[in-house]
Amino acid sequence: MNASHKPQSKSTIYDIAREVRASPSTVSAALGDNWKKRRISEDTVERIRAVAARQGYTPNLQARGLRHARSGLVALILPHHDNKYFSSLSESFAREARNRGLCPVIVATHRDPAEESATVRDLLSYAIDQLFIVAAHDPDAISQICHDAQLRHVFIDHPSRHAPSVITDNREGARGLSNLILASMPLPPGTGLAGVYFLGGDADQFATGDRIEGFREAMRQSSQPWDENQIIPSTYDPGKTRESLVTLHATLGGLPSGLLVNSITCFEGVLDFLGGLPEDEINRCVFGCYDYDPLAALLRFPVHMVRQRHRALIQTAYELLDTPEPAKLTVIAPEFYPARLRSSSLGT
Amino acid sequence: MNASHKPQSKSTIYDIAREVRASPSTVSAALGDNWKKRRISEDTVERIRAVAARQGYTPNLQARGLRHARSGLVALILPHHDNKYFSSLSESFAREARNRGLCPVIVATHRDPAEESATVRDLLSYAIDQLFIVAAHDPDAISQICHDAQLRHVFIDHPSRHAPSVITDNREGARGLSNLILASMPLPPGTGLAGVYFLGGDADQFATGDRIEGFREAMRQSSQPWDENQIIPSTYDPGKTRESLVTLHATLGGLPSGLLVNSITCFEGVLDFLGGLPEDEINRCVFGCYDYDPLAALLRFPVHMVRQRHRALIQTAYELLDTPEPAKLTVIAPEFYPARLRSSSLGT
DNA sequence: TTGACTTGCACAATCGATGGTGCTTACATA
DNA sequence: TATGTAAGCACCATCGATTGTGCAAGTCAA
Repeated sequence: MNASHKPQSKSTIYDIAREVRASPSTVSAALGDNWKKRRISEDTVERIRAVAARQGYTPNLQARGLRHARSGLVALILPHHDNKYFSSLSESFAREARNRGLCPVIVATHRDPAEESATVRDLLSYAIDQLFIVAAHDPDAISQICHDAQLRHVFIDHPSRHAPSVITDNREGARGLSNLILASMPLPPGTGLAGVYFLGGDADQFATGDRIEGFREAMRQSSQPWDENQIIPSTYDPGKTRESLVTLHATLGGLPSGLLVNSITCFEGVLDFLGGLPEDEINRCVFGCYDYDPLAALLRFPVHMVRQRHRALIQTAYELLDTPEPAKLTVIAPEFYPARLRSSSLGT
Repeated sequence: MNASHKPQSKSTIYDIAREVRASPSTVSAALGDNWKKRRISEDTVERIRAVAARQGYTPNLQARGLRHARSGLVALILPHHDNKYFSSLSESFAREARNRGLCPVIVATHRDPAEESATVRDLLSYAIDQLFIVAAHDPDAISQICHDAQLRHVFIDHPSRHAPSVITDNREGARGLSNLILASMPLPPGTGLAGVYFLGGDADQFATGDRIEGFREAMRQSSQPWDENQIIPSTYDPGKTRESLVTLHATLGGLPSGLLVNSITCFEGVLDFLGGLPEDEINRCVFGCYDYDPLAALLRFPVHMVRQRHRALIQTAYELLDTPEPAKLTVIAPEFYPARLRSSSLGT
């Protein structure tokens, strides 16, 4: 790159046109790939391209977007960035966007419904081409906005009846996770301190609802005594989750025999509390975490995990947008990561 | 929102103008906040705003951006999304952007220099207003591009001589972390299996260079014997890091007495290998990780950590852009998270 | 009644890229 | 020479919002 030219703000097709003594439309055509149809001579095309390269020309995508009513932007709306599951979704989303020559815009809305719909409107204003919404609060409202603006969109985690959606099979995920917990509880049924508990998440939220359902099924099928009070959806906040666990611990006089923690975020709160407990007490409880984190696989105590296939979710979402099938719901099975049990790594 | 109107693509000031029987320029002024200067009557303003609200009008930001040569977009370029440190930066970056009424665009370039500069050009084409670059490969080249386009930008983690930059005090961070490791090594100096090792990261990269320097200082000041071969920057890839550790383990016939793992990403690779080792062997090695992850605080073995203050880094970066001081370098001290030692949580 | 202002708005140009519609040449054919 | 036809390009409107400027109607004082 010859970087020693004048610091003119940014070169346009008009600058190039002036230098080559051609019209802006000719320049535009020459830089695109339809110059044959416009019968621009190959010679002219090459002169124009040379000058464009020398000037370091890049098209003004706002102008192009204005003309085409498109922008080349695809957006992903999700609750948070700093969460392993969501950031994995981001990573996959961005990779695929760039494969398709699109520019990914990822916005976190902090589980705030107002921020969520404001963001949708904002993104609409930028004329984004496609919208992916993860764990929407009110999918139908968003669908309405998008339909009015004729914006192609797809939901992940929380489906909409009015648009294509992809979700993990949360019910099966939670059921399988619950069964993993039940299967590795050291004490015979009924002997445990206080059964298995479901902790964390937002009961109003779609995914959590399904997971609770899966938990219920597993509990019903097990020989464990249980009741609805063992379900404690304390929100997704680590602090709140910690408090719930503190309360539970005080009430029971110890940890329950099993604990299914809904989301890695809540799990952080749980860990924080566990840090203050004696090792042997922790070891009497079997843990499960909905969502996967590689670090969790080597904690001081075994943790069963479920991993949502972020890659598959994103791929499927893109494909649903490619083929204009309306309002189709795709369900993707999660993967299970049973804990390496303590005994197996004590080796010999 | 009255959602039952015709699905016209998107309302513009022209649509509003037609309905209110006013000119587009009047509508534009009325919707902005300079209608007083343009002497639009308050009555007219209110009529226009009412209609705008009813039509669900949102401004076309591409058109506005085209006119203003600005877009309202601020961009953050970083290596990856799915890394606790980077995603925390994202989170802080996005929050502050929205506080300022800007739309955050976050792009991962996977530590690929070509993708990095291509992305910068891409973003330039979208007329972004400000650019934040994390862990740039070639900051000076990026600065050049940005200067030519008169784009305000700031570097994080890897400074540029030609633009404002914010970094963590990596040398001190690594020195302190090394000292934490040295201080908690159970065996007297020289008795350990093979001293303390530095593993992971990219030696060509600025942050890693500084961290290695800090490691060297700590080692020199300690009574531990050591040499340069104890520094093994294997890249940031978990797989590669694992391989390096496998080799080291084979060469030494066991783990070293101390291991400073450079980045949480590499730490994943280390964990994967450790998972197959007997517990007592792991316990003979003291671990440190550059970067913090809440989960790492409760692993089966103690891990000292250093946390970069992502919030402060981002805040400072924004402030550096606010006040046009050129090429100022700000250094921010990291926080130390010494491991809760094993004994302390065995409690009584 | 007339000039001097003010009020309240409309007109038109502009940002950069694009694509439809011409308008010149050159060359060929009758 | 007149006519046809292609090649090679220029001109102009357009996307939607913004802003400098102009212009009519109303108000006021002399």
